[in-house]
Amino acid sequence: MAQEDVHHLDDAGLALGLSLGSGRLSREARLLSSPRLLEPSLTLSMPDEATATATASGAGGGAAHSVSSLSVAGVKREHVDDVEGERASSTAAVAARAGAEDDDDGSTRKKLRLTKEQSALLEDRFKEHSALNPKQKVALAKQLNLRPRQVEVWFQNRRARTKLKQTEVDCELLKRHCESLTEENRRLQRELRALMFAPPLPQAPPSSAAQAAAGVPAPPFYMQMQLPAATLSLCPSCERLAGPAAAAKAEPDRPKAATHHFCSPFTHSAAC
DNA sequence: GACTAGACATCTCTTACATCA
DNA sequence: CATGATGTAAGAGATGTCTAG
Repeated sequence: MAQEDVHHLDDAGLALGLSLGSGRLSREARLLSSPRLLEPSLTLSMPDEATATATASGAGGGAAHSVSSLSVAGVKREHVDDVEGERASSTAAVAARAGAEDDDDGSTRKKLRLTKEQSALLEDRFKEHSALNPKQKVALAKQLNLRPRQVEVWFQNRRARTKLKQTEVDCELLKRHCESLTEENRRLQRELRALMFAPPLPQAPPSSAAQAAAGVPAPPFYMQMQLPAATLSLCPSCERLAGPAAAAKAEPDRPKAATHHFCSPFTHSAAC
């Protein structure tokens, strides 16, 4: 089915959806319980609307108009909506659209602003459920004197905003986690260096077997390795281990912070 | 039962417009 | 008043799911 057709049939489809079988409803049930649909965390701030509380003038005709739009073929959805809007939308919406109708070409689309009351009710419903089934959508649209498509779009955009907000929160949490891991990494490296550069014990350490027999724990893995500890130095910039080879390569007049090191076998990275 | 096309809902990206600093 | 930033309604395409054939 072409996208254009979907648009033409959309509102009508919503109305027709009321008579569809259980398949559609079960789908809605799944959507409502979907973990992807996040709980609302945003508060919409609508600008003051100099207007126009919704009136009942258009109420009652919404569904019928939606169905009637089925017969409008080859017309852009926007135009269909304009026709419907004359009767089915709030006075504010009608006023907004009336502006669009003034310039006949229809190439410019006027921005519709929902009233405070409409936004508030939509927000309330969103807090209850972040998705609506067709029945609820039509009912809410009727209640708000809006087209079902408008309610649908509002929920769509609202979900997108919620998701965006949640993504930002997640991103911030990850950032903090990353910072704490970096700090932990630095701390462990400092500990490691302290152990590696510690002065040798006055006596030769006992054998592992003797240690075990005496109840002394074996030295950590890294202390048993044959490391060229004496050749390592600390990169002043990133606090990583660096060697004389790297230091020799660096220009003598270059600030140390900019001459980065080769890294120890533990770090495996040349990047700071 | 597997497959396919159509219908539909939703998501994502984008655009256009309104509002405000 | 002009302008850029921001918020948001809506358009368009992509995608997933369900159903009927």
